[in-house]
Amino acid sequence: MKRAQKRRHLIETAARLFNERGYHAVGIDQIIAEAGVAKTTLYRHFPTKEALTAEALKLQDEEFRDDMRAFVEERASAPGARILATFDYIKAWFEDAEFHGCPFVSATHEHAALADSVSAEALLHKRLVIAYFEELAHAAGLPDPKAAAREINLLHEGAVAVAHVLGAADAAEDAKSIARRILDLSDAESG
Amino acid sequence: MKRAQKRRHLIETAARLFNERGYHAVGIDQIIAEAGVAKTTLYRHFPTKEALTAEALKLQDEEFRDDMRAFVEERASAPGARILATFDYIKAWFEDAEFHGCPFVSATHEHAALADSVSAEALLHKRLVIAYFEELAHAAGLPDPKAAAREINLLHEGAVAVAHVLGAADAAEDAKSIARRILDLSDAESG
DNA sequence: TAAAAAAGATACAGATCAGTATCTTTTTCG
DNA sequence: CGAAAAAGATACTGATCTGTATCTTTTTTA
Repeated sequence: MKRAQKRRHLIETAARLFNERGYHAVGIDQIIAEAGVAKTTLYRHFPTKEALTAEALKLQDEEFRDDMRAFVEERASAPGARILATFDYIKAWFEDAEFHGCPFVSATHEHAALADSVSAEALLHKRLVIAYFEELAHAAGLPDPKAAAREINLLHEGAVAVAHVLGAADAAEDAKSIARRILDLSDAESG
Repeated sequence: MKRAQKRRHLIETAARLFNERGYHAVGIDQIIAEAGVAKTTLYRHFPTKEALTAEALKLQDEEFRDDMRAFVEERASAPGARILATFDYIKAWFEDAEFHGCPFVSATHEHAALADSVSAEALLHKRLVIAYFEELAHAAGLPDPKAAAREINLLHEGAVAVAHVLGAADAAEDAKSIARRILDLSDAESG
């Protein structure tokens, strides 16, 4: 395994453990044991646990947004339908066995310090997701794309929290149903 | 300070610290130092940290629901207006300096084990809150009170997450605006 | 006031925490 | 092949973790 691969493997292992058990509940020793790597190696790649945590969030940010975009573009071509398809994306996420709520909300909870790199990464992720929604809302010709993006995001966040705490994957459908009613998506698909 | 008071003081102190810094990030030593209590005393009241954590959630569940109910009944008398008033309640919560997101969502994140008492307390809280919304929806004569309660809850959860991660207290107003549009609250106040 | 309960103080156990130091082995790549 | 980089193994530091044990002091209450 090359250096870049080892680094990525460490980030992916850390991300998975953090999501499964929480950030403070997972120790460096558990991460290296699970990744099959020496402690020296981890600390040659990342100066601190916080840095590794921030990298784990950064990777998940990129993957989440890329995956959602690909999913949406594959499923729908009409701009309005694409907005609704974002709810199908999170529904599939909820039904995955690896779903443990939003890693970015979780990270913000556990890293309350105002200026740390972890909360900063979470904040950036949310802004980028909202920017994507705004892009979709603009393409759909909605009168106020910024407001629509905020509303779509609020519905996503609500669905994620409900799915996580109550274990109700159909929260995605509730959110989609609300989105259909509040946004004028007359050209959108029904599904 | 009598025994019952000391017990309550410990629960309140623990709850505050957990909300400020997270459950695993706060140690027993910090709790007793902040509460001004000996370790022996804490462990005479609670067998484990998990038991104390569950008690902290239980107290916050009761306080949250009692406070919301009192706030709503004071602010509005018309059933539809009372539904909208719940969003004013969380808005006031968001603007409080002590707001650090939803303690129950946070607890679920940090206590991923399926059968622990902490996640159970969080789940119970959410069900009780939804039951209250259903009560309001029923009183407002909404056609499907169960569905309406789920939707109100989803909007609440979304607003909380947005307010927490983005620091945007106006998320409550966005959620209220959506609620007004999707629920037929023709007799409700405008504010 | 006297017995009983509660609380305080304090030291401790055994595990785990993040992070470092030292040294050997493996891998990469010119 | 041979030099350089990376990774492994391992022991360590000093702090912190939850929880217990022991003993003294305070408070409650009958």
